[in-house]
Amino acid sequence: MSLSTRYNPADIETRWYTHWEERGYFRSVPDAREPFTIVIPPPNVTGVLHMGHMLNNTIQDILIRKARLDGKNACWVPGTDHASIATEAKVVRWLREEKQLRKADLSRESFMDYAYQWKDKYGGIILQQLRRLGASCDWERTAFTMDEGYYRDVLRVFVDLYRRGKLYRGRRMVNWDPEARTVLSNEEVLYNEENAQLFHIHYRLEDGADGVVIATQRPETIFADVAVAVHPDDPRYAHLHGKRLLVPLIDRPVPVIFDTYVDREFGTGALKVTPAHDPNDYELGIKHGLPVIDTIADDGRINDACAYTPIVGLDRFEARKRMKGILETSGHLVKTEDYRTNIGRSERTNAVVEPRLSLQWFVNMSSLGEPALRAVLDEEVRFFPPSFQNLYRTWMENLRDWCISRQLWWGHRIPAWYLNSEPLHQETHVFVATTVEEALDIARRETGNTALTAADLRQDDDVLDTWASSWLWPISVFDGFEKPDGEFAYYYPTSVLVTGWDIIFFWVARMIMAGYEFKGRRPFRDVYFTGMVRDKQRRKMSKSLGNSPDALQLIDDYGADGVRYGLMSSAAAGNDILFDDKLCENGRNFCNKLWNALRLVKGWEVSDAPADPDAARRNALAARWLSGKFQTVLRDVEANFQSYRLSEALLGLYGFVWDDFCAWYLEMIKPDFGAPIDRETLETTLDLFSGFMVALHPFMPFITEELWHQLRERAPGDDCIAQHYPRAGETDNALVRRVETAKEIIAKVRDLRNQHQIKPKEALELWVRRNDNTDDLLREPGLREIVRKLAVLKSFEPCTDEPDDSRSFIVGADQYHVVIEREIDAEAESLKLREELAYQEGFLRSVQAKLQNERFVSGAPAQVVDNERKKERDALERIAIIHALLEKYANP
RNA sequence: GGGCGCAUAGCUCAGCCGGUUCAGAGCAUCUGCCUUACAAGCAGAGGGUCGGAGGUUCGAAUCCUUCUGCGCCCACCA
Repeated sequence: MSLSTRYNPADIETRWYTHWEERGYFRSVPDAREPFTIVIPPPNVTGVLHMGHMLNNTIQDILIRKARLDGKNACWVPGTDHASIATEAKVVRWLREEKQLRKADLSRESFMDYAYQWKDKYGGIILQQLRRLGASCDWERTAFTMDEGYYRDVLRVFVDLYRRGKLYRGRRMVNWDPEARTVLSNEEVLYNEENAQLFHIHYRLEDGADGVVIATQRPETIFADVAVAVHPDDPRYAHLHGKRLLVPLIDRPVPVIFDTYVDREFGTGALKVTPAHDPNDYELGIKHGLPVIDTIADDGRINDACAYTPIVGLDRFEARKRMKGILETSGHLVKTEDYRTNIGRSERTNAVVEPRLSLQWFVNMSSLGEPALRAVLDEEVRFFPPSFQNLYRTWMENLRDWCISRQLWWGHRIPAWYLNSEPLHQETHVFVATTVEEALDIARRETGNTALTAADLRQDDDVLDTWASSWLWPISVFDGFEKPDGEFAYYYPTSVLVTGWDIIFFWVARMIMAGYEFKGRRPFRDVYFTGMVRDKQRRKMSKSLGNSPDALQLIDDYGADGVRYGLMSSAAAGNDILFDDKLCENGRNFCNKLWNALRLVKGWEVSDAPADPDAARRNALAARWLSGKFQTVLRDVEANFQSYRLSEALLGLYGFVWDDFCAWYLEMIKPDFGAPIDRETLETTLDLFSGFMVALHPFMPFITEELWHQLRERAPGDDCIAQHYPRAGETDNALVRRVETAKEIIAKVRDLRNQHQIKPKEALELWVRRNDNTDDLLREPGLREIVRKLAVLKSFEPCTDEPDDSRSFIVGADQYHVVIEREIDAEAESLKLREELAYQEGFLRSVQAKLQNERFVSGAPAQVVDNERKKERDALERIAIIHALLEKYANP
């Protein structure tokens, strides 16, 4: 035998991937077939393959390959996301570490040059890596969110929203990342409970009298205070009406204001109001007409507006530390207490987010949310699992305006222009258009100054939030804005989106909004949410924790099919998966099992002479049984695909191939050692085997393609990837049941061998005493031969009396006897029988209790009642048999 | 503070519009096998009163109530 006993995936996988690509199987162009479309969740252009990608893309590939085998025009669009802030952070670090350059010292143009250099060098590695996994993307469609056409679409949408009044520029309290020096959306801020200190600080009254003690976390911001707030009904502070307090150290007077917003229970019941540095204070400030003093710069340092010079220029945390000492010395600090509070940090830089008043661009979400919410509630867009509807709904019902500007360079520069003559960062004239020429026209019209030239305008410095481009992904990759009647009309809406539930708000919700807002239609029919991949301690796998295995190493170790199996075998939709190499090991072992099944069937001598009648009957029955089981499995597979229960589908096929095919069928038809197999049986087996390969192909594409070709000589183009998925036919259930009974008999005989330490090769006699009510198994041609072969029997015949020296077992309601010429331990046998009797009697009682219940007999469906009657008959029969056997042991 | 979800074998989970194949799968464990496809394997076996309590029903892992213990999302009281 020339084939190795181990399956070696390495060379096979690259060979077949190249073959598929060369033959153009991944390519899709519109034709008469029904389309099946998936757009990849575009990974960060500078990303590398991690476990989450592997899971996600394996699922997409399974769905795409299944659709392709089902005869659909399967189109999987790959691509990458420019990932504005994440990529810019990487580029900045790279410049600092490799080129000793600081972003601040570079012009926008040269920074972008470097960024593109970086992108050309490291970008798209992940797309290469996806090939190793077997991803059957249409690579000719590879898209990038900053491609020329995509860029154009993003600007077009910006202008469109602006003109329709759904986009505005405004000064708002925003989340500021002082490290990246950009605004963040609410979704980019992650809150976690952390240790903090509450400072109790004494504010004197203007007239020198004892004032109040306020509690604050941020003593460094007291110089931005513009008021102190108390509850109007708080008797402790009633005397403060009309009074002013002095900000410590600088003695600037601030009014006392009264507002029910203040919680009397918290701290001292008195609150310093700092509108520039706290969103709630900002609201209070507006309500009470207070001024704003902004003492923190965009980098998180105390700025010149702070009237207390000793802390100017310090970082806010350094300033806080300093303030503690200063206030202690000055006698203003009453006490500090430790407490736990939620601190918001930037998702990307982990910097503590600074609430900051800033002029930004916002999308008004009120009209976008409505249709997108309804689509999901009405299941026009279906979620798998559906429970994510809840999460989606709570978010969509509480939409707030979306801040889409970012103070970054890497991204889509905002298509808005301002007059050079007007100050920066002020709410001035703005001209929104996709090109500067157009903006100039608008500027001339609106200002009435026809002498304006492009030189009088300057473009907005900011770029757009990454998600303000990726929300157009399903539309833009098919050029749906430029050519709505082209490919877009064929491929859109896409069939299914496969993504992690962690970006349901960032991306999924916004794509649905964009779909309805710009195209009036859903972007996808279904959304399959994957879980997070976690380690055994349930921690999310991440690079920073270092708990994520190297994806490519995993493929090297277990083969792509092995890894795919490992991920899929425990990945129900929406459920997190606890990843363990063991899972991949199972997958690798399964590959090896398939490989060895191939070695077996390819190793037989073939005979053109017909098989002897016993073998012919046996093999024919085996094939009918196996193919019946296969039909059942296929029906389950179809149902599971319909509801995206992919792991169930895979496990069903796995069990079928391993147990039914390898453990039972191949053993049934396996010729005696050295003997040839008849051609008919072999051909049937090769056909069945080939069919399983097609059925398994979506899950394990490489090995199935390899075996498909090893099983038979195939004409060029006759590849597994391009077959028709087997359609489930009828199953002969009665026949399948008989063979299942035969398997039970075989297992019982094997058990007796185990118990009595009888060598596997020692042939035994088996006798059956049938109950009149039961199915006559021996009537089924071939069944007796199957039992004789697998149980290794000399004979298998009916009898009326029990033979000597026999051990007995019961299957159904029939009694079986195996002749074993060894001394019987009557005591032990009796004990076992009495245990069995007790169980059967208990079972009988429960069945009879039901049958004697009038309401059960009249209330339950006839089928259920009949079944209980059958159970009762069988139990009575079994009990009778056990009694007879006990009798025998008692009176030998 | 508001909301959602989960609890089934030692571990990870499936089953959950009630009744046949309802107590399952994989891994782990135990026993025996290097049996000429495969030790990455083969043949067997043990293991759970389906978190607790109550209710609905002829019948509950499955539906309802409640308790307990976890997890997550949203909000953000200085």
